[in-house]
Amino acid sequence: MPIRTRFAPSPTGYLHIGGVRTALFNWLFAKGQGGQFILRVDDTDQQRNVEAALAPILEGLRWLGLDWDEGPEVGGDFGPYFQSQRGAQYQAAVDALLACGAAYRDFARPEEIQAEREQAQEAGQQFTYSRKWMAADAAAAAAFEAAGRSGVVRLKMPRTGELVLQDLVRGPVRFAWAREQDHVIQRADGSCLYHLATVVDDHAMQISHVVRAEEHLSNTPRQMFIYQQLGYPLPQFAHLPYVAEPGSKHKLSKRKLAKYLKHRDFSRLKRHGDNIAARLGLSVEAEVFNPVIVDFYEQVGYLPTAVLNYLLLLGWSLDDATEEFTREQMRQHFSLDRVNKAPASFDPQKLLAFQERAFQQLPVKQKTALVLPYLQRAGLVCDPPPCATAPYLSQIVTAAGDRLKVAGDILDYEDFFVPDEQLAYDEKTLAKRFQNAAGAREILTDFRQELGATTSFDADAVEVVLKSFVQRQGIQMGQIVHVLRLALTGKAVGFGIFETLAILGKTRSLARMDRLLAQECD
RNA sequence: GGCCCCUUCGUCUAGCGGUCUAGGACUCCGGCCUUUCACGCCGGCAACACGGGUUCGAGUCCCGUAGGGGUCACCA
Repeated sequence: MPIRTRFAPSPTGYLHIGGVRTALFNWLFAKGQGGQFILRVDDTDQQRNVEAALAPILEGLRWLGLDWDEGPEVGGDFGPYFQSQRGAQYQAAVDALLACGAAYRDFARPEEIQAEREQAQEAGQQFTYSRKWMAADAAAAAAFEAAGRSGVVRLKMPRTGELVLQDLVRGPVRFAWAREQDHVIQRADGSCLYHLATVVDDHAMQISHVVRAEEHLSNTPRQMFIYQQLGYPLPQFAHLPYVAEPGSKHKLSKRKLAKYLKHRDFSRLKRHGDNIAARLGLSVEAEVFNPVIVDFYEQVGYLPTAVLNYLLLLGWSLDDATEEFTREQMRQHFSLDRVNKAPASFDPQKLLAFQERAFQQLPVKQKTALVLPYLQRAGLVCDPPPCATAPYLSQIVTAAGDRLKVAGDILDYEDFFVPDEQLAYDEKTLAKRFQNAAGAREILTDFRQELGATTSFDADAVEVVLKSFVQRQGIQMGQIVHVLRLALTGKAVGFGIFETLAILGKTRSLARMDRLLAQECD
């Protein structure tokens, strides 16, 4: 039998990082064995706007390269892939369940059920529905309806015995049937609920392995009951531990961003992103720009493989040493039996470490291509870029070296793209290295003269000039380097000073030095 | 609270009875390199939740305890 897995998000408007991990494991498991990965939209409860709420999810998966063999936009032989369009199949399943006595029509009002529940709780007992409003046959149903009641369909769960679920991650898990409730599978208006829909669809789509988050573990018995009663063969189940918050074991949640920001590493991650977003004019609000949402990483300029590589190791490992995986290696080595049982905390620092390593390994040409859109979106480079941009940018990327950790980091070097007369100075640096630095003005003035007479202006040449200048003046390197960097970039930190001069070229370097020298000193 | 799951350095993890004075990675702390920053290099701190068994021998098996988490919907 072919391996078929699925990822079945409900259209919530964003792709949660934990959801990505679930999708990744499903994708790897199927692809590693030549199987298929199916994307299905669980929108039984969603009303309007499914398309808008689904778009970010599809985009996120595409960005990560988690392509689906069947599902929205690609079709397939087992569609439709939206639960909202599969009502007829659910109805047929409800009818079958009703016919075989595995389900019944129930006419209790919600408050009546609630009352029973509270009563049980007060008595310190487990709640088990009395089935008082269960319609035993059509006549009984008609009588309830005549009394103005409307009916739902409930599962008629067994009340004795035990069930053993053979979970691929957890091993055997035992449940007592008596603990299970008569869950509603169809509402009075005919719409069906998740537990029924997911079983019907997983069967119809021939899903062989249901790989999903641990929060579904306790749902599994009632789903297995439906499988059994409908005569469907059982798929294999694998319940993954969820992705936990940084520094705790709670489930990572988009809503708790404020809390996470108290965590040092997490707030660093967010600030790093915010700096980039701010320069792009993007909103940094939690609803749309949130490290719990995968879109955050795309916006900031992470590499999909780095994100995937990090997520792969969150709850799974190959051995005691291997950390770096190409996409192909992931597919080759992934296995469900090496998935951990305990939840794993999301660690922003480690994610960044994977990103750094991956980005470092990229050739300059590729980095340049990744970085360019950021400059364009920030309005620093035209679109399409002028011919001179490519070699210029390539010089900058080379000089930046490992300082570029994500593509958006290029915006730290925007000073190379602003007109000389608009260069902004960092205030503290201006005061420290120029206004309050004894002799700085004179040294810079002298060096400006020297540089003005230089013909060759590559990094090696200016290095020779500067070093001989320092020697002849009898000064320290530090006395010229800092004020010079301030003049050229407006900042205290940046590339090597020789590269900086070479990149800017003679004309612009001199112009920038003149501009600083024209500043008032007080 | 009931049910279910989980428990090795701060974090991710290796470990499937002796090779564990517990290994790797990230972070952190020192140091080196150096014109700043970043990178890089060298070194360091740091863990088997606890208590009972089983066994010649337990991080590894069993049972308890504690702690953590998930779930208890006409959400998915």
